[in-house]
Amino acid sequence: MDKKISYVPLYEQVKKDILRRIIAGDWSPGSFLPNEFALAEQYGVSQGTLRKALNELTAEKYLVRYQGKGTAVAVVEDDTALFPFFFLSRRDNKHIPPVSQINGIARIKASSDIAGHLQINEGDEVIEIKRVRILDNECVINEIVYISLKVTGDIHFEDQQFPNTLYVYYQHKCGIRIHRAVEDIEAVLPTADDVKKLGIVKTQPVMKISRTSFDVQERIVEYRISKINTQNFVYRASLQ
Amino acid sequence: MDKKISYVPLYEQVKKDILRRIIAGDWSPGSFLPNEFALAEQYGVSQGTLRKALNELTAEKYLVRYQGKGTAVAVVEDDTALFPFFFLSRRDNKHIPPVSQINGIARIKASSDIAGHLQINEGDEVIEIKRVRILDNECVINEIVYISLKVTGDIHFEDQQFPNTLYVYYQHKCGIRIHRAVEDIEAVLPTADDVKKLGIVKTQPVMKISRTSFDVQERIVEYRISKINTQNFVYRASLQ
DNA sequence: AAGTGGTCTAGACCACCGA
DNA sequence: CGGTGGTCTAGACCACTTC
Repeated sequence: MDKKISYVPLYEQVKKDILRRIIAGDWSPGSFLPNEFALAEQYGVSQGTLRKALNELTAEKYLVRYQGKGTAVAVVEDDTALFPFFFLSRRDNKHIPPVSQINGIARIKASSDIAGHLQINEGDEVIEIKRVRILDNECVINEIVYISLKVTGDIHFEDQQFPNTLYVYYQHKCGIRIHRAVEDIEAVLPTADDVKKLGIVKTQPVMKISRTSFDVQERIVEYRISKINTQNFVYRASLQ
Repeated sequence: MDKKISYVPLYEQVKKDILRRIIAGDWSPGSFLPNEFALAEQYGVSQGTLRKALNELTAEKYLVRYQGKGTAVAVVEDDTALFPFFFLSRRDNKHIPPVSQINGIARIKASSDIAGHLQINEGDEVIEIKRVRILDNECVINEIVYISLKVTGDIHFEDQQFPNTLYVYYQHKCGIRIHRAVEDIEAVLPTADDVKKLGIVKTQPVMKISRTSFDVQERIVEYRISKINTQNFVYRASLQ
């Protein structure tokens, strides 16, 4: 029954199976895998072949390896850790982590627009979070986040312990790790709400970023729209 | 004379030397390196060690490997090839390559602002190119590019044979390969020139992207400012 | 068929971590 | 100190390209 028509290297097969076990939760985020020799024996391959599989999973951010300690399933630290080449920067280049201020959390039924972005059915329940993000004592981002309860399972936020970084929350409370995202960036005029929250005049352009976030299973976890006042900050991308 | 205090793996040393030779032009873009065994013998290491060096340089876009053929120095195909996760996209997701229309090429002395961005002295000569880029029969980008003659050497563009993609031109005519870039993105009101070139009303916000491009030697080759009409297109970034 | 890069092995030794 | 990942080797064989 050899399938010689399309050859798949051993390390690819091993990699795929280890990824399957990570996604299935056989090893939870932060926990350590068996060592290289033990895993190699499990799969019946040499240490070198297993090593190649682990190194590729490490490059893809699924694993973290520590010399002398072992190999662990990667843990998300904050929203920006995933996207190290992309962040808000002050014109003077100082980088300040944002602070959130919640303006409202509600459980609503998805409009057709939101349902389309989250790829769920119209009327399905979602969490809607409205917040502003403050950098250097200035309201810079007016944001609205829609979370797909279909993916996260039931969520009940307590106001006093609301997480500053949602991605960390998903991981710890829902076992969901955001793995990739797509952003659409454009320049628009602010809405009345943007004008109020960001403290700008209504003719001041703002940057609108629509971000769709996917977990390791390629499910859409959240959709967020951020309006950014770029008078004192720029969105900086390092490309290579 | 062993320097045991800071251990440097063999493959790192080999990699660094091969990179030095690529940058020095020992092998020009598109030409093939000696095969793995020949190079391994040159450096006095095993094929596996040399292989690791070549694979890392391939991951960093310096080399391209073809099974059965050999290993070649990477060639830039177009401006966007470097940045596969970042491009203008129509709202209907169709992706159309842009066409350029030149509005002026001049050799000028750098203002203090331009000199600062190119990290040259005020008054140094630069090429200034004004152009608009057309997607799907619509003027979408109004752009001005400053090229550092100090880095590229002398350049004389012939209007009828102006290159559509500047990055390819740098490589073929100046032997300079753009390796990374930094973009600062913000939302602004259009200038009078933007209004005219993009055919928009003066209250329509535009995206302003300021991009600084570096070659493999970390020299700043060009600085460009692009104003984008995002009414029908969005700037899309895929993050992972 | 010859030559290239791609995979895989078995084994040795090194650098790092923590008890 | 033992255990982990990191490096390095020598050699075998496979898959792809070109002639």
